Amino acid sequence: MKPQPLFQALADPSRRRILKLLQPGALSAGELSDHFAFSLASLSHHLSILKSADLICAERRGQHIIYSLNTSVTEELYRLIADLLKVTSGEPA
Amino acid sequence: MKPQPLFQALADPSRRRILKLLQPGALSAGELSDHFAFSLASLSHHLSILKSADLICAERRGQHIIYSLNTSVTEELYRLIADLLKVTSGEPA
DNA sequence: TTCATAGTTAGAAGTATATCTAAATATTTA
DNA sequence: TAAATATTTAGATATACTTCTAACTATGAA
Repeated sequence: MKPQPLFQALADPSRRRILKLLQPGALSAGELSDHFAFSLASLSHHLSILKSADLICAERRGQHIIYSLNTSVTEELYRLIADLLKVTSGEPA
Repeated sequence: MKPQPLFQALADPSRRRILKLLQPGALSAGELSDHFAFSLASLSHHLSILKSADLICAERRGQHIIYSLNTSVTEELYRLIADLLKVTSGEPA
């Protein structure tokens, strides 16, 4: 997992809101779009950023593409944050 | 703790590197500056962003201002991430 | 095959961010 | 007080990001 795309992806409030919306279950781009004022094209752009950061998965189901949280990345994200903010106090790594 | 300034602050690789550099202990702006190619003014700008996000503390000591990690924010950050990425699966909050 | 629906991609415009140099502020020393 | 050191602030520039509209691709139905 690369830190930069991950932190970058989380830096936008709309993208964090997308993650929240996906918590109860997978949704299509169209369903997600109902919750935002911007265009479907902009949403699609946000989704591609979240996908590149491995925060979500995409799966085509007929005409729709449904998006779901990639929860496996959560653990790794915890570790990243811990590594970033822990105090080493001179102990060896 | 406001999520937006926090995630925004973490989105820049130089700022994350500053956090790493402060892990073994507090450093002055000048000492931090030795580790970066950009100017001291730019470093100062990054420090002010980290400070606004409550990720670091500043304390004047004579001519120097020394910066240290604000580790108390770590716990809150964990919770934020957990809240963001957990799967609710229809359970009540 | 043609039409309709769902979503992505391309290119442009406006805003925000990172960086620079130069000037300003604060503290210590002479 | 004046000079030196440490850091911040101001204003400018270049790059990156978010968003838009329009055009394109893919799937399903007529």
